[in-house]
Amino acid sequence: MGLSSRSAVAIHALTMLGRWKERSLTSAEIAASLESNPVLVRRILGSLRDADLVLSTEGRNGGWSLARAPREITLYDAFAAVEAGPVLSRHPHPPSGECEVGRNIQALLEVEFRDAERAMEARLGRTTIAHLVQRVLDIERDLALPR
Amino acid sequence: MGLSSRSAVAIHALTMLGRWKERSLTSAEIAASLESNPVLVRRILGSLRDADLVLSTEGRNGGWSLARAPREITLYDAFAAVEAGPVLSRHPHPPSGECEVGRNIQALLEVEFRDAERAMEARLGRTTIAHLVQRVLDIERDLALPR
DNA sequence: CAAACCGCAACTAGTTTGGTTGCAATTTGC
DNA sequence: GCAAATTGCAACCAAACTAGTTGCGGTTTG
Repeated sequence: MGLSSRSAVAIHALTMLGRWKERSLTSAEIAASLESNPVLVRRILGSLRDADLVLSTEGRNGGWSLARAPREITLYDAFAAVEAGPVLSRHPHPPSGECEVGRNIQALLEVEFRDAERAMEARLGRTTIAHLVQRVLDIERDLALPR
Repeated sequence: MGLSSRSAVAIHALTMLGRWKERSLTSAEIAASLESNPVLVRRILGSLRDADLVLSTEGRNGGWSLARAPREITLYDAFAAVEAGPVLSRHPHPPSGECEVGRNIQALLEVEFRDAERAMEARLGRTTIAHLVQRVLDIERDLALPR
């Protein structure tokens, strides 16, 4: 698995905050759902707060909530907030300028890789937290039906 | 930078093999262009050979060449040959089944992430080694012009 | 004032990455 | 037939990154 799982954790947390947006959730509650650890969750929520996607309040009864409506937060927003650097990594160091291919390939590859990354990001940008919350509610409702 | 730079190295090597497809290149020649190391290059070319993109011959005058025409090899082919596993990584371990979000998010996220990865791969699949070789030749020709 | 929170730094174990070393096997020119 | 030029492959290595943990200080509130 390529990148870190921070995006998955961030989207999971945002979906919880969207699902229970009438109250605030603690990092411990979110960590319980992730079978993880409150500190880890706070690290990621911290990045989301830096990106103005969530708000935190300190002290007793503190916790986390969405900074905007769930339909105004896309999976790309979450991804961009927690994942640093390009997805496809470039040459470890610049190639040789002596070689006809070496001295041109970096710029050519940059265009291709950036376009490919943008295609992925565009797809992530088409789904919002509201979509995921709705799908969770739909599945849970169907399960609750008698038959 | 997220993934490894193996894709960049693989595409660089394939472009060299396409540029000089009348002869075979040694791992040392390719390593020189990458300012890297023949063993590292052979490791990556080995994966490309496993994917039937290149051929190697042993012994004196041995080396590497393309197994198909440059226009029949896409950047996605190179990417798929050397990069293992998904680009966007999933939950580090399954979330809690106790939580309404936890027990549904994995499947929902899987769909989103797979679609996003496919969008990226589709974009990589639209450029071939022949395209890159042609662009290298075009740039070099322009540079050679008097004015 | 104590309990329930967040914030943050330091630390750990495990994995991955890019790179290196050493050596065996293969082919070929002389 | 032998030496040189190659690939093939395993064993390392240091640095970086990942997920997770511990410890502690600061803030809010019942």
